[in-house]
Amino acid sequence: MPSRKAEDYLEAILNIAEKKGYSRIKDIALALGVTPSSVVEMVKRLNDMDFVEYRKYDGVTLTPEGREIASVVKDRHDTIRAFLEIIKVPGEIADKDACIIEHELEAKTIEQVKNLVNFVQSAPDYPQWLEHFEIFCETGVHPCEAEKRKAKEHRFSS
Amino acid sequence: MPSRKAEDYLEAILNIAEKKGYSRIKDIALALGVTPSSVVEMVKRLNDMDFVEYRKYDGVTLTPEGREIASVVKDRHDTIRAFLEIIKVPGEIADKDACIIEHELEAKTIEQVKNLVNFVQSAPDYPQWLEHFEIFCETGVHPCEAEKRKAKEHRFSS
DNA sequence: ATTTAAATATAGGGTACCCTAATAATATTA
DNA sequence: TAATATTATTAGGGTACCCTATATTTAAAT
Repeated sequence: MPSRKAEDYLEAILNIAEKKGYSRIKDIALALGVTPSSVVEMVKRLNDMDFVEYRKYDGVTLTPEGREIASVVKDRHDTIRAFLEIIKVPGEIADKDACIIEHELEAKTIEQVKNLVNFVQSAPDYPQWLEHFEIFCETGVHPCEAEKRKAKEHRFSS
Repeated sequence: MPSRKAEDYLEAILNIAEKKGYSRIKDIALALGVTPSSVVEMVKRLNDMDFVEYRKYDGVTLTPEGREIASVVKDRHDTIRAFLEIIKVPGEIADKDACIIEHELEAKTIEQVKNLVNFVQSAPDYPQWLEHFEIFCETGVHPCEAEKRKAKEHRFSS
């Protein structure tokens, strides 16, 4: 099993390769906010673990196992990000926090988050509860509850 | 700022103290699944950071700052756990995963998760969407969608 | 009160990750 | 092609966290 950090590297390598066709040390360093020397160190470890193939002064490529892990992580990331956006976390924060959450969660947890995301996205129309949720975020009151209260008031005052 | 791990220790110390009135090294070790010597090491660091007061061979107590951090972490933990249970993640997994997620998330993210939890809990009756969500988890089909489809079929067959 | 048991502390070591500074290889461009 | 700039690598060091094995101190039991 690769560590949290190792997963971060694999994911970054995948993302870069998808855009540019290949991954170089400095791109990985930039993506992860670390120095090139740190990247070289980790890439060597990943090479020993057979998650990447690394030849000096030449780029880094994912092995099938490395690619598998990277894409699982990426999928988790996208799922979590989608969920965070559904609950109205601003995009930039959602992305950053997805990076943090995406590691080491149990499969079951991810599955349920994924279920929630799919559930909301497959709702026939914009689901009503989401509308209510937004109102709740702003007012702190559940619209259904508010309506009930109003009805009661009306009863007393008439 | 305390590290992830430091937060774990502070939270554990708070939990133990709430139950037993005081925290001893071995209880912390047991709670976190590490050896007593690791606890001593960390507790010394926490003492230097003024998050706990530690005297050799005597217990460990939280300082006001340490208590503040511990209870913020605990609150986050409870919120995340509640959320995970709402989306039908089994209790034990929910608890374990809450431990992982509870660190380093942006305030906004936690706020929105908290909003979601409060929203669901303050719904006047057991909210319908949750019922629908459960059906979706089992069948992969949104009940509203299924109903629509049935109606259409009916139209054609009659 | 002494012995034994339990808890705690220290010493010493290991891994994962990160850094800076110095060197080596590759690309660029004059 | 030689000089320069870019990129990559190595060397050396640091911190956080964990461990085992060995003291040391406190608590319990005889």
